[in-house]
Amino acid sequence: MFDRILATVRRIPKGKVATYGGVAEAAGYPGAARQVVWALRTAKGVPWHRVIGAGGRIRLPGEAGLEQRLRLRTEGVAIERDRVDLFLHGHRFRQQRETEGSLN
DNA sequence: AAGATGACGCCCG
DNA sequence: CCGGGCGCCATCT
Repeated sequence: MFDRILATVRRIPKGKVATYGGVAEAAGYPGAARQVVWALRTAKGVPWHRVIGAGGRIRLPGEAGLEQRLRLRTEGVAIERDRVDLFLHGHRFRQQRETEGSLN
């Protein structure tokens, strides 16, 4: 599970973002958003900054949160008040249900 | 085996 | 928009 989640995170292209729940589902573990968090906290070498909360919210608190915004902005992701426009930057994982998609 | 721990998500007031 | 409460679930004490 751990590897599948990380592999999924690594698939998010630069300039795009995905939600914790979205990654979990795309990895094959719907509802396992918390495991995505666990994986990101644990693993290294993954584009963790491209994973955000539902609705495009930045959930990472403190310094790390600021770094995340910085990194995203650097990749061309617009951020408005701790928010990312998912319809604009949400990554669409392939082979995923329409109702979900990336914006989901 | 039981309880605690999250970068969560969703609903309600 | 902001809290608060509850469900979730692998992993770790």
